[in-house]
Amino acid sequence: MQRILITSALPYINGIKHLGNLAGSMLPADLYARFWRMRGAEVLYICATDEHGTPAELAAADAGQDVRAYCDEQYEVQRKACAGFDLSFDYFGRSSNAPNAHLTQHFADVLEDNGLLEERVSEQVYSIDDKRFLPDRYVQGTCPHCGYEKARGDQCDDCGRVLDPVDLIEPYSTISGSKNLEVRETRHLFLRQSKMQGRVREWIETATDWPPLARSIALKWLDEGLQDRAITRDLGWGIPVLRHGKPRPGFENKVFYVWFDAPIEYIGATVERAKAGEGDWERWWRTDKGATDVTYVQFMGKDNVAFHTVSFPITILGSEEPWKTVDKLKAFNWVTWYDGKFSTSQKRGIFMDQALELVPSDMWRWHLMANAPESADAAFTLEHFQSTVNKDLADVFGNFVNRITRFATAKMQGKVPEGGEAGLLEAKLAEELTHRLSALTGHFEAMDFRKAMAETRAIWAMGNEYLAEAAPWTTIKIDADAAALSVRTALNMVVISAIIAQPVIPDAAAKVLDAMGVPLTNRKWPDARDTALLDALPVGLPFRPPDVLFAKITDEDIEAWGQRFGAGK
RNA sequence: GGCUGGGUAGCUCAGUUGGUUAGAGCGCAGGACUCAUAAUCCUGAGGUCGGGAGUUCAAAUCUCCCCCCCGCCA
Repeated sequence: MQRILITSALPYINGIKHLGNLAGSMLPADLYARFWRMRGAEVLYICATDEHGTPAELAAADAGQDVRAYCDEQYEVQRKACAGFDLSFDYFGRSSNAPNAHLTQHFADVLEDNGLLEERVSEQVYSIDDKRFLPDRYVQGTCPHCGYEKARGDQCDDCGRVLDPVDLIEPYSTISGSKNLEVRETRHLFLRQSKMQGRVREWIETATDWPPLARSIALKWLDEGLQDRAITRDLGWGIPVLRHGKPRPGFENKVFYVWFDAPIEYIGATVERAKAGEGDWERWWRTDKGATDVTYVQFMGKDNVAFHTVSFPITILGSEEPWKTVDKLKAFNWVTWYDGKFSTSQKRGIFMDQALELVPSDMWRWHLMANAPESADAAFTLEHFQSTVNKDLADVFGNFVNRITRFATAKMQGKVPEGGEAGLLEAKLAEELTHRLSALTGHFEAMDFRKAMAETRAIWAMGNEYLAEAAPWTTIKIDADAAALSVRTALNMVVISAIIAQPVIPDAAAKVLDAMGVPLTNRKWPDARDTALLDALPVGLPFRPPDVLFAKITDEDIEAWGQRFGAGK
């Protein structure tokens, strides 16, 4: 049996994610996981919240909460929103849980054993009033180059130049506004990435399944030369820095930096799952414990490619231990919102919890995947959303299910009718179905989501096209067998349409399959070569028309949502 | 400034190794049907493929220059 390990980039804990985040990693990963489960593969889809770092601490302080309590609460909020979107994680973990701490400390130990860690002293800005070191971007001041007064310590937003916080004129803390700052020496652990240069390049050259973009980003990093980076920070919130299980002298008030521990949580979450009694983790992650036949696929936004192709592999490969590394990866661009970006910090756009208040998750899932930001940024507008949902889901798919099930209920006693023999029309339908199913399967395998959705829709449309030609409402008056054949064939098309729709619109698909009396065991991904697909329903099987699957989105809805979410501003 | 990616019908996007009249969905126009959520089905109009130069018998597709947009890096 095929075994597929899937991870999607970890959502950061400070606030619920917007539709762009969803469309760029978690949602496509979910479709991919569902597709492979339907094909009978053993799938493990892992995700988790990324909880460490300064932004989490500050967000907690803003909310007047202890950071742990804040994360507990936000984890629950994100977990619920993901559940609301039917994201079928096999486990949704937390980077602040114990397994990740143990693994992170373990990796640091073995990296040090392998000569890849080094203590170095560096200078950093310390805020006396805040009683803490300030990360570069939390120091602001006047840019020495252009005089812009709100230049951040890492970069000036006005002239774009890269800065060192100590160069700023009249620097102040963005946390408290205090100007009572000084430069202090601090000791940190540095990961000697430069020593891994050759090893990583060698590994990347064997990665033939990556998209060209991912390869070129990774190779560019290597061409420019890997910098050694600090993997610890002067913070209270994070994973304690240990050496062989004991506090490391001089690091009692320091923790591992979030970029080091976050990707390790992919493994950590799998361990959490194992501790919850849901299966072994080593057979997914350790090639010496059975993971050699696992295909590991990662989903992420484009900004995360370098971390997944270079930084994290350095940790993994540098350990010299037999860990599973990524086989395939899929990167996405951004979803834009009325000539700007969706933005968590600026609260621009629609967020996952709000989206679910408006319409069912299936509608968002369909729209976001049918217009996935694959080749370039994709514009999201409410008008476009209304159009794809109403046309594709309500008219093409929903109405097809409705029209034939209602007709069959009225004229054929709500049972799959007997009579008639497949003719030219059915042969033509079967031929096109074979062709389209095979294309659809190929698109899912290739992770071409837009194309997969277009093909899904084309298969839905086939049902309508067939009905228009077969016209059972006409033939029923003169040829009962012909009408029975047409209805039976169309009802089978309903079932096929719903089966292939399961990865993207699981709720609606299940409603249809339930209404049609299709048992769970018969909802697997169809084989394009299966010639019995159009006559699979047993004659005489009773069914009932499902309730209207998709209520249309009205112009008034769009108007109201546009006002609420500031569309066009 | 350097590097990806993108700039194709009114809109959102496909266009494999250069090769017959550049495609799809939406929107628009006309027609058909009346089982259905005024849904569906058929037909049609609509593009000098960002601009310029070049290579070639032939370029949206290759080369060079330029102009925009997103992102990453410095």
